Amino acid sequence: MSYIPLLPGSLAAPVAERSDAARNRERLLEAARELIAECGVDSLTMDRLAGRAGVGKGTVFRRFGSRTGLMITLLSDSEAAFQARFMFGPPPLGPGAPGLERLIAFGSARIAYVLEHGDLVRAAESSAQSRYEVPAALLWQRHVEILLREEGMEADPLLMAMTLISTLDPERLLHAVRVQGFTTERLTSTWRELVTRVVSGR
Amino acid sequence: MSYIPLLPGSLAAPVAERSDAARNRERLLEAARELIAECGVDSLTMDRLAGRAGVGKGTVFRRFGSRTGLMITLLSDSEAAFQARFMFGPPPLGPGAPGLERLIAFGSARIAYVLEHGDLVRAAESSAQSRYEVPAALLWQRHVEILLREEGMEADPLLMAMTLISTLDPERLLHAVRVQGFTTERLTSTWRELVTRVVSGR
DNA sequence: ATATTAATCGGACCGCGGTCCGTTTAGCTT
DNA sequence: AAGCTAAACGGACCGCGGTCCGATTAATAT
Repeated sequence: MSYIPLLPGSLAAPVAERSDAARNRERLLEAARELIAECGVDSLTMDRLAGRAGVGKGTVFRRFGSRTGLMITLLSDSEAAFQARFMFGPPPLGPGAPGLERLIAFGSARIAYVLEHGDLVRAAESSAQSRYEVPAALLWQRHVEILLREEGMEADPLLMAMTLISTLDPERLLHAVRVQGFTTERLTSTWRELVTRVVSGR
Repeated sequence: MSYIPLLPGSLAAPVAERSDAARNRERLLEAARELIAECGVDSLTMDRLAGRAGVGKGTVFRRFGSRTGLMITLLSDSEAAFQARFMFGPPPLGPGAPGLERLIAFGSARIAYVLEHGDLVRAAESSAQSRYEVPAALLWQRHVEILLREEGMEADPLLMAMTLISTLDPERLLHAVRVQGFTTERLTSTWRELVTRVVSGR
């Protein structure tokens, strides 16, 4: 079973990787996880990472393209798991429940995901490019759009889906919880209220 | 006796400014507008600005605190005008119209404002700090919250207001129009649909 | 006028993400 | 085993936002 790739042309383009390249990629990912465990995501710099992994800085950028790309790679496993849950998993998140319940579950799950992975998600979405055009984002958008249609929304479900999803922006959620002190429950409730009214409103 | 100002060198700072400081601030703002007119917001760097204004780099940062602070200052006039419109101006944006209509008008006006000032607004909101804690953002939030209450929303109007406003994020709006090619009308319609359903929903 | 002082100034300096290009090397060919 | 070539390597280099601190200067007291 193969999922929609998280990075443009990475998993989908299985160009043979030279052995030293593969070895360095593993080294870098391991070193990155170590550094994050030790000092947190924010103090992970590309220089430090290169130093810890024993490779040159250029190698880091050739492997991951950018700091954002590295963060996306570090999250790709849990992101794939998240995708699997709402696409194939048990209801109400997965198929089998009514659209509205799935919408509510989707938001709750996303909020939990963002709070669990914290700064990592924020760093992975730190550019407009990575926020809106990464395959994962397009997948969520389609998912929410389909659920909206299923619930009978007629007017511009695509843009409404994008709008609803923008509400789950990691930066905003983390700020709400960590700086403003809102509880996860309140955020989840507001999402539930929002999608319920949007779906059954008018 | 000194206290922490709300904004670097802003309205709340009654401390008399030395004449050379005031002169340099004017020079810098003028130079900034020139550079933006010539090359766009994105290629305005703090070094170039200092060079054009004929001052040292340190002076730029003492005046405006950060690049974000400079952008906020550059926008402050039009931001004040925007605030005046929805607080004291004619309906439906200003007082006199029903809450829902004022909500719709608020979103439309904000979308127009963001698209008009483009990169400048984006640059002014480029940090979580400036996005959520700047006085202007708190004002919009209160405004929307009050309109929601006026329309009878009971459950958590504060958080619902913040959520709705997050939908008007400049980065998202600009990306939708400039990259994805959505029309202003579609964005405005979606906002209208959203707030209408939220207010009259359930 | 002169002295005092505190605000202001300016540019060297820092760490960051990201690029570039001469050097090295893995893996194939002969 | 030796040669070839394209890929991978690594670190010097760049421009950026932001900081720091000794030099300067405007405003005030004498």
